[in-house]
Order: sequence, then C-alpha cells, then structure tokens
Amino acid sequence: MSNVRTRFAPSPTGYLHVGGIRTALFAWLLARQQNGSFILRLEDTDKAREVAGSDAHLMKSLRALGLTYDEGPDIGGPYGPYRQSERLATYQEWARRLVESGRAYADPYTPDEVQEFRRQAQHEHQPFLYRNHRPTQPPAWDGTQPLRFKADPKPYAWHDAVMGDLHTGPEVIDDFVLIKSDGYPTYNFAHIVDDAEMQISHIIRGQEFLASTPNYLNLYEALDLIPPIMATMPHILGPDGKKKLSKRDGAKDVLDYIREGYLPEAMVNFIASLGWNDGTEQELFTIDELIQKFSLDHVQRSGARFDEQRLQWMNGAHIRTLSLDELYNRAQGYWPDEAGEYADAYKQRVLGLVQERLKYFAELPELTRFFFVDLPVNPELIASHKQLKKLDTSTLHQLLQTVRDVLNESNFTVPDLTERLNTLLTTTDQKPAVLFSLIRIATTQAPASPGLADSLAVLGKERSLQRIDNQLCAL
RNA sequence: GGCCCCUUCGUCUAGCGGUCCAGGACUCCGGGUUCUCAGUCCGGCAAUCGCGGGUUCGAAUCCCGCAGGGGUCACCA
Repeated sequence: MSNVRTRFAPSPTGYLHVGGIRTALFAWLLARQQNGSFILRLEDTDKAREVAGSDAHLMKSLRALGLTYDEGPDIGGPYGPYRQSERLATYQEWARRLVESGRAYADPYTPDEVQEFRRQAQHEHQPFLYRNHRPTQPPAWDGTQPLRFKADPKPYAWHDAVMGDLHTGPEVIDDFVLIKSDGYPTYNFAHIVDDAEMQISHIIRGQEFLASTPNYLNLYEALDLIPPIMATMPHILGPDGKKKLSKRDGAKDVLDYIREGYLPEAMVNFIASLGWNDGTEQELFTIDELIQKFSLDHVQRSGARFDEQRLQWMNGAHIRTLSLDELYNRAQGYWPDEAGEYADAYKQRVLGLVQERLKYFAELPELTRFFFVDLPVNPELIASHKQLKKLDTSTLHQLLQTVRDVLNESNFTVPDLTERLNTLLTTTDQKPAVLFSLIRIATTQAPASPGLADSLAVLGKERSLQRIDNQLCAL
C-alpha cells in the first residue's frame, strides 16, 4: 500500500452522468495505479437538495462501472463515517478551534441584509466580498448564526497537477461560511476537514472549484494543514460544445448506458479518452492498460465534447474483442422475448453471427428476432428491392422453387450450403444480388441479416425450407 | 463588471524549437469483401495549429497583446 489516497465525493442529489463519473474514474485510476486507496465520501450537507435514494444509486453506478472503492459509507473503513451528515461533531470541533484562534466569527446579518450587500456589489459591477462588511464586534457564536471564516487576504501561487502553475491576487479571498445556520458545514469547510482527517493525498475535482481554491489555501493555512495535491479536471461539454455537460440539458445517467448494453470497460475507455491520452496513437485500452498508463500530466486542460457516436464505435470495438463465451454471459437479459425457449447452444450460435455488427446489447432483439420466430411474409421487402421488384411473380416463384429443390439436398452445414448456393448462381444464371436477396428475404423476412450461408445453417434445414414454402405460397 | 482557466481537422486528440506546408481516431464519401445491414481492408475529404505582434537561422511549440469561449463571485456542491 502506498500513501496515495484519492476520493470521490459526490453529493447525493441525483444520478451520475458521464461528466461526474470521469472525476471518479481518474481518482480511481490513480489510486489503483499507485497501489493506493480510493474512497467514496457522500457530501450530504444540503438537506434541501438531497434526493432520496440517490446515495444508493451513486454507489450502484460506481460498482456497475467497476470503480470499486476501498472505504465508503456502505462498507466502512478506518476513517469513517463516510457520510458527512454523520460527522457533524467533527466539523463543530474544528470550527471551535478556529473560533478560539480568532479565525472564525458569527455572521450577524440576516440573509436579506447579505443579499442587499450582494445586490449593491452587482450594481457597481464589483465582485461581492463579504469581508467588506465584516462586523467589528461580531456576537458570540451560538450555533444559530452562520459561522464565517476570518480570511487573511493575500496573493497565492500554487501548482495544479493538471493546470500547471496558477496564481491569483488577494482580491479573491473572502470570508466564506464554514457552518450554516442549520448546523451543517458548507462544502468549503467540510471537504477540507474530511480530506485532512481521511489522509487524502490527491484532490481530483472539476473546474468549477478552481476559483475558490485560493480560499481553501487560506483556510489550510489557518488550520495549519498542508494541502493535498490538487488536480483540476476540465469540463466535459454537452453536444452543443458550449456549456458543461449537465443533467438539465439531458445528460444521461451512466446506468442508462449500462442498461442499454454498453460494456463497463468501453464506457471507462471512452470516458478516459475525453481529456486523457497516453501520448501515442492508441485509442482502445483495457482497464488494466488504463491503470498502468494513466497519468495526470497527460490530462487535457481544455474541455471535451461528449460524442455519443464515438462511444458507440468504441463499445462495438470492445464487443468484438470478447470471446463468444464471455459475450454470451454479458448479453444475458437482452435477448428478444421469443428467444426464451431456445437452448444456450443455439443462442450462442446466433450471437456469434451478430457479434461483429453489435454496437450495444439493446440492439440484439431487432438483429436476431427472426432466428427465434417465423415472421409473417412481408411483400414490401421484395416490392422495394431494387432488383427483385423488376421481376414478375412467376419468375420469382420459379427461381425460389429451384432453390428449394437444391437446398432440400443439402445437409445445411456452412461449407455445403456455400457450395450449393454458388452452384445455383451458375445454374440459374442469376446475379447474387437477385438470387441471394430472394433467399435471404424468404428465410429471414428481415431487412438485414448476417451472411446467407451462416444464417441458413443456424436456422436449420426444416425451418429454412418451411420459410421458403411460406414465401412460395405468398408469391 | 472583477478574478481565473481554456483555444490544433465538424468531433476526440498527437505534438512539448527543426524529423509538421501538422499524425491518429470518430463521422462523412468512394472502392474491395460473389445478397442485405454491420464489420473489416484499401483510398479520400477535412485544421496555413483563434488573431496580431515579437524572440530565433528556424515556432503549432517560447514571450507580449487582442479576440472568442468557459468557470466563478451562495448559509450549492
């Protein structure tokens, strides 16, 4: 075990989308690579915004992607509890220390009064700074007022593992709230206390916290703490490429992707590739490769747009690397209803035929339904076929009857079928586009299917001939 | 408005002073794979590296301005 300890610290206010999960992923990769620990901490200090059940949903999402944590609310650990609402006494104690050292004071204003200060600042096109209104004789803190940090404004220069060297002037330092009037700590205070108590070595978080980092540095000083390594991730942008990806604008729950049959390793590969690369031309990575090759200093500083098309491609590519057994296991639950009765061996053969064209498992029913159920003859398939529609019915009938007679002699193995189909091409003097299309339509009644000989072999002789007979009757 | 961050093909990106009139991938377009859809293989379109100045023999790469985009300025995280 190294002393690398990273954490993912979401607030339970809803589901996790691709943007949120990436912060978790990078923290997880770093911990795994350095043989460290990855901690899940729930930041549930805002009762108003909390969404019931979202804590469980969050944990489920992490597990679904394989981002297992070593310490967390549901599994405990040496620095628990890992739910901030259960750590109130700790924050009180640290707050008390700041009060005693004169670095925290009770906020005497009403919310309306503070709001008025803010409006005034906005009116003057100035940034709002509470410390401009810092009371000279604040009342004793009795817990009913917000407790504010007494900041020590000064310039800061610090290093960010992703963004590089950063610096700001004293004008950004302010007296922010440590403890709210309801007794809960703010994020600004709680995360610093917890990261210290939990021995966190690297803070990996989104860009929205960049502006408040100098304030955190000021608080670290007041608490006599050494700040962890900071790594600021750029935002993932929505499809429009402007705003950061957000639930409001329809960002999908990562669990929805899993439900649609995206592979966890493909999701992880894709999410990692938004803003990270290993400096080579490699695009596809296994989880182990990501753990091995990940590095914060190869993380992009600019935002990346979420492109679902690329995700589909990547998922398909991962699907194609799976062994048939493995693929079969993963595809459980995605079969069309009609497949229920069929034997594993049959379904596995079907799966083998569609493996190279699957993009995600939810496509399985439309791709394979005809292997399990006899679809009604669809005249549209011939009527809309560019070659077949030119032929008259009796020609088609005659052609298909010939096919039926020949296939009746076949043992329906792929080599034998291939051989006979090829011979039919010459004996009927038809182009593949005509002959094979006709057979394919007759035997599948589907607009698309895997290769003809393969499909026929899997369907079997009896069923194939029966379907040809059905087509003959309909002609 | 103040402060901060960002800026290479439509998109994800490689690039860290010369090997780049910029490479890969997705998408798109053509062709092969004796039918379809997909996959796969081959080929193609596509960024004068946001703009303008410098530094240098030489800049996508360093410096300075400018512009555009984003973030932040909550008793939300």
